[in-house]
Amino acid sequence: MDNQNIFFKRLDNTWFSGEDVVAIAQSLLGKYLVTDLPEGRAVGKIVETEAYRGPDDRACHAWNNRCTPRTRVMFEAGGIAYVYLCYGIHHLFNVVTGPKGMPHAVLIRAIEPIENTPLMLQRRKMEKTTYRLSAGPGAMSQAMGLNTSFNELQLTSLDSPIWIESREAELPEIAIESGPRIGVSYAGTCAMRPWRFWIKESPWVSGIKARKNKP
DNA sequence: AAGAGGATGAACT
DNA sequence: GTTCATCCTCTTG
Repeated sequence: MDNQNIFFKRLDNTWFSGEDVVAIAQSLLGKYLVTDLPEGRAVGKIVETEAYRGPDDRACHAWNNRCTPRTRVMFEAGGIAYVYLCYGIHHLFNVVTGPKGMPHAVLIRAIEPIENTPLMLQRRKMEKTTYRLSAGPGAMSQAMGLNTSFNELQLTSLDSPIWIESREAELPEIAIESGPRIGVSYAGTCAMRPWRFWIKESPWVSGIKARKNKP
Protein backbone atom coordinates (compact mmCIF):
# COMPACT_ATOMS: atom_id res chain seq x y z
CA MET A 1 0.00 0.00 0.00
CA ASP A 2 3.05 2.21 -0.12
CA ASN A 3 2.78 5.17 -2.38
CA GLN A 4 4.31 4.01 -5.62
CA ASN A 5 5.68 7.41 -6.34
CA ILE A 6 8.38 6.88 -3.75
CA PHE A 7 9.88 4.24 -5.99
CA PHE A 8 8.35 4.93 -9.37
CA LYS A 9 9.75 8.25 -10.42
CA ARG A 10 9.05 9.71 -13.84
CA LEU A 11 12.23 11.20 -15.28
CA ASP A 12 11.87 14.95 -15.71
CA ASN A 13 13.35 17.70 -17.84
CA THR A 14 16.19 18.24 -15.41
CA TRP A 15 17.17 14.60 -15.76
CA PHE A 16 17.23 14.83 -19.56
CA SER A 17 18.87 18.23 -19.76
CA GLY A 18 22.40 17.02 -18.98
CA GLU A 19 25.01 17.89 -21.60
CA ASP A 20 26.66 14.46 -21.64
CA VAL A 21 24.47 12.35 -23.91
CA VAL A 22 26.86 9.39 -23.68
CA ALA A 23 26.46 9.31 -19.90
CA ILE A 24 22.69 9.67 -20.21
CA ALA A 25 22.54 6.76 -22.65
CA GLN A 26 24.20 4.59 -20.01
CA SER A 27 21.99 5.91 -17.24
CA LEU A 28 18.88 4.97 -19.20
CA LEU A 29 19.79 1.30 -18.90
CA GLY A 30 17.63 -0.26 -16.22
CA LYS A 31 15.01 2.49 -16.45
CA TYR A 32 11.45 1.66 -17.47
CA LEU A 33 9.69 2.78 -20.62
CA VAL A 34 5.93 3.03 -20.21
CA THR A 35 3.35 3.47 -22.98
CA ASP A 36 -0.17 4.03 -21.72
CA LEU A 37 -2.19 3.99 -24.91
CA PRO A 38 -5.85 3.30 -25.77
CA GLU A 39 -5.09 -0.37 -26.56
CA GLY A 40 -3.53 -0.83 -23.17
CA ARG A 41 -0.57 -0.10 -21.02
CA ALA A 42 2.83 -1.72 -21.59
CA VAL A 43 6.05 -1.52 -19.65
CA GLY A 44 9.55 -2.49 -20.68
CA LYS A 45 12.89 -2.30 -18.96
CA ILE A 46 15.46 -0.54 -21.13
CA VAL A 47 18.37 -2.89 -21.82
CA GLU A 48 20.06 -1.34 -24.87
CA THR A 49 20.69 2.25 -26.00
CA GLU A 50 22.82 4.31 -28.35
CA ALA A 51 24.03 7.89 -27.93
CA TYR A 52 23.94 10.38 -30.81
CA ARG A 53 25.79 13.65 -30.23
CA GLY A 54 24.71 16.21 -32.80
CA PRO A 55 27.44 18.77 -33.23
CA ASP A 56 30.42 16.47 -33.74
CA ASP A 57 28.89 13.09 -34.55
CA ARG A 58 28.63 12.17 -38.20
CA ALA A 59 26.28 9.32 -37.35
CA CYS A 60 23.76 11.76 -35.88
CA HIS A 61 21.01 13.18 -38.06
CA ALA A 62 21.82 16.59 -36.60
CA TRP A 63 25.51 16.27 -37.33
CA ASN A 64 27.27 19.61 -37.62
CA ASN A 65 24.15 21.21 -36.11
CA ARG A 66 22.22 20.42 -39.25
CA CYS A 67 18.71 21.67 -38.67
CA THR A 68 16.01 20.50 -41.10
CA PRO A 69 12.27 19.93 -40.69
CA ARG A 70 13.08 16.43 -39.44
CA THR A 71 15.94 17.22 -37.08
CA ARG A 72 14.42 20.38 -35.65
CA VAL A 73 13.02 18.46 -32.68
CA MET A 74 16.51 17.43 -31.66
CA PHE A 75 17.29 21.05 -30.85
CA GLU A 76 14.51 21.19 -28.28
CA ALA A 77 15.26 20.87 -24.58
CA GLY A 78 15.82 17.31 -23.37
CA GLY A 79 12.80 15.14 -22.60
CA ILE A 80 10.98 15.32 -25.92
CA ALA A 81 10.52 12.32 -28.24
CA TYR A 82 12.19 12.07 -31.63
CA VAL A 83 10.58 9.30 -33.68
CA TYR A 84 11.36 8.81 -37.35
CA LEU A 85 10.68 6.28 -40.07
CA CYS A 86 13.63 4.14 -41.10
CA TYR A 87 13.76 2.18 -44.38
CA GLY A 88 10.15 3.11 -44.91
CA ILE A 89 9.06 0.47 -42.42
CA HIS A 90 10.48 0.87 -38.95
CA HIS A 91 9.67 3.56 -36.42
CA LEU A 92 12.77 4.38 -34.39
CA PHE A 93 12.24 5.93 -30.97
CA ASN A 94 14.69 8.38 -29.43
CA VAL A 95 14.72 10.64 -26.42
CA VAL A 96 16.21 14.07 -27.03
CA THR A 97 18.66 15.15 -24.35
CA GLY A 98 20.63 18.25 -23.42
CA PRO A 99 19.63 21.90 -23.06
CA LYS A 100 17.69 23.65 -25.79
CA GLY A 101 19.91 24.18 -28.81
CA MET A 102 22.00 21.02 -28.23
CA PRO A 103 20.87 18.37 -30.74
CA HIS A 104 21.60 15.21 -28.76
CA ALA A 105 19.46 12.09 -28.58
CA VAL A 106 19.47 8.55 -27.25
CA LEU A 107 18.05 5.74 -29.39
CA ILE A 108 16.21 3.11 -27.34
CA ARG A 109 17.17 -0.17 -29.02
CA ALA A 110 15.72 -2.91 -26.85
CA ILE A 111 13.58 -3.57 -23.80
CA GLU A 112 12.85 -6.50 -21.57
CA PRO A 113 9.07 -7.03 -21.46
CA ILE A 114 7.84 -6.29 -17.94
CA GLU A 115 4.13 -5.67 -18.20
CA ASN A 116 1.49 -6.69 -20.78
CA THR A 117 3.45 -9.09 -22.92
CA PRO A 118 0.19 -10.24 -24.56
CA LEU A 119 -0.34 -6.76 -25.98
CA MET A 120 3.23 -6.69 -27.26
CA LEU A 121 2.76 -10.08 -28.93
CA GLN A 122 -0.43 -8.88 -30.54
CA ARG A 123 1.24 -5.75 -31.91
CA ARG A 124 4.12 -7.80 -33.27
CA LYS A 125 1.83 -10.49 -34.66
CA MET A 126 3.77 -13.11 -32.75
CA GLU A 127 2.58 -16.08 -30.74
CA LYS A 128 5.49 -16.95 -28.53
CA THR A 129 7.67 -14.67 -26.48
CA THR A 130 11.25 -14.65 -27.66
CA TYR A 131 13.91 -11.97 -27.73
CA ARG A 132 12.62 -11.04 -31.20
CA LEU A 133 9.63 -9.50 -29.51
CA SER A 134 11.49 -6.39 -28.49
CA ALA A 135 15.19 -6.66 -29.42
CA GLY A 136 16.18 -4.04 -31.99
CA PRO A 137 14.84 -0.50 -32.35
CA GLY A 138 12.17 -1.31 -34.93
CA ALA A 139 10.86 -4.33 -33.06
CA MET A 140 10.95 -2.50 -29.74
CA SER A 141 8.90 0.39 -31.10
CA GLN A 142 6.33 -1.92 -32.64
CA ALA A 143 5.96 -3.93 -29.43
CA MET A 144 5.48 -0.79 -27.37
CA GLY A 145 3.09 0.87 -29.83
CA LEU A 146 5.50 3.68 -30.67
CA ASN A 147 5.29 5.37 -34.06
CA THR A 148 5.95 8.69 -35.72
CA SER A 149 2.66 10.12 -34.50
CA PHE A 150 4.44 10.52 -31.16
CA ASN A 151 7.25 12.58 -32.60
CA GLU A 152 7.72 15.75 -30.54
CA LEU A 153 5.74 14.37 -27.60
CA GLN A 154 6.89 15.71 -24.23
CA LEU A 155 7.79 12.57 -22.29
CA THR A 156 8.21 14.57 -19.11
CA SER A 157 4.71 16.03 -18.92
CA LEU A 158 2.69 14.58 -16.08
CA ASP A 159 -0.19 13.80 -18.45
CA SER A 160 1.92 12.31 -21.22
CA PRO A 161 0.84 8.80 -22.31
CA ILE A 162 4.48 7.84 -22.78
CA TRP A 163 7.27 8.31 -20.28
CA ILE A 164 10.41 6.85 -18.73
CA GLU A 165 10.65 6.14 -15.02
CA SER A 166 13.09 4.82 -12.46
CA ARG A 167 11.84 2.12 -10.12
CA GLU A 168 14.42 1.92 -7.43
CA ALA A 169 14.88 3.92 -4.27
CA GLU A 170 18.60 3.52 -4.72
CA LEU A 171 20.18 2.73 -8.01
CA PRO A 172 21.45 -0.83 -8.09
CA GLU A 173 24.79 -1.60 -9.63
CA ILE A 174 24.23 -2.52 -13.25
CA ALA A 175 26.86 -4.34 -15.29
CA ILE A 176 27.13 -2.39 -18.54
CA GLU A 177 28.89 -3.32 -21.74
CA SER A 178 29.57 -1.04 -24.68
CA GLY A 179 30.56 -1.24 -28.33
CA PRO A 180 30.22 0.52 -31.68
CA ARG A 181 26.79 1.59 -32.77
CA ILE A 182 24.94 -0.51 -35.32
CA GLY A 183 24.30 0.51 -38.90
CA VAL A 184 26.38 3.67 -38.95
CA SER A 185 29.34 2.57 -41.06
CA TYR A 186 28.78 5.61 -43.29
CA ALA A 187 29.92 7.83 -40.40
CA GLY A 188 33.67 7.41 -40.88
CA THR A 189 35.70 7.43 -37.69
CA CYS A 190 32.61 8.33 -35.67
CA ALA A 191 31.32 4.83 -36.39
CA MET A 192 34.03 3.42 -34.16
CA ARG A 193 32.95 5.33 -31.07
CA PRO A 194 31.67 2.83 -28.46
CA TRP A 195 28.40 4.60 -27.91
CA ARG A 196 26.13 1.60 -27.89
CA PHE A 197 25.39 0.37 -24.40
CA TRP A 198 23.63 -2.69 -23.09
CA ILE A 199 23.06 -4.56 -19.87
CA LYS A 200 25.55 -7.37 -19.63
CA GLU A 201 24.07 -10.86 -19.72
CA SER A 202 20.64 -9.59 -20.74
CA PRO A 203 19.06 -11.98 -23.25
CA TRP A 204 16.78 -9.17 -24.46
CA VAL A 205 19.53 -7.25 -26.26
CA SER A 206 19.76 -7.13 -30.07
CA GLY A 207 22.68 -8.38 -32.13
CA ILE A 208 23.69 -11.27 -29.92
CA LYS A 209 25.02 -14.26 -31.81
CA ALA A 210 25.17 -16.91 -29.13
CA ARG A 211 22.39 -16.57 -26.63
CA LYS A 212 22.66 -18.47 -23.39
CA ASN A 213 19.22 -18.02 -21.89
CA LYS A 214 16.94 -17.77 -24.86
CA PRO A 215 13.74 -16.11 -23.78
C1' DA B 1 11.37 17.14 -60.43
C1' DA B 2 13.96 13.28 -59.75
C1' DG B 3 16.81 10.01 -57.44
C1' DA B 4 19.53 7.94 -53.85
C1' DG B 5 19.86 6.00 -49.56
C1' DG B 6 18.80 4.93 -44.79
C1' DA B 7 20.29 4.60 -36.59
C1' DT B 8 16.10 -2.46 -39.74
C1' DG B 9 14.24 -6.96 -39.71
C1' DA B 10 12.51 -11.07 -41.78
C1' DA B 11 12.85 -14.52 -44.99
C1' DC B 12 15.47 -16.62 -47.73
C1' DT B 13 19.95 -19.79 -49.80
C1' DG C 1 25.64 -14.99 -45.86
C1' DT C 2 22.11 -12.39 -49.15
C1' DT C 3 17.96 -10.07 -50.55
C1' DC C 4 14.38 -6.96 -50.20
C1' DA C 5 10.27 -4.60 -48.40
C1' DT C 6 8.83 0.41 -48.46
C1' DC C 7 8.61 5.60 -47.93
C1' DC C 8 10.35 9.73 -46.16
C1' DT C 9 14.02 13.11 -46.24
C1' DC C 10 17.51 15.43 -48.27
C1' DT C 11 20.41 16.67 -52.20
C1' DT C 12 20.99 17.95 -56.75
C1' DG C 13 19.68 20.07 -60.98
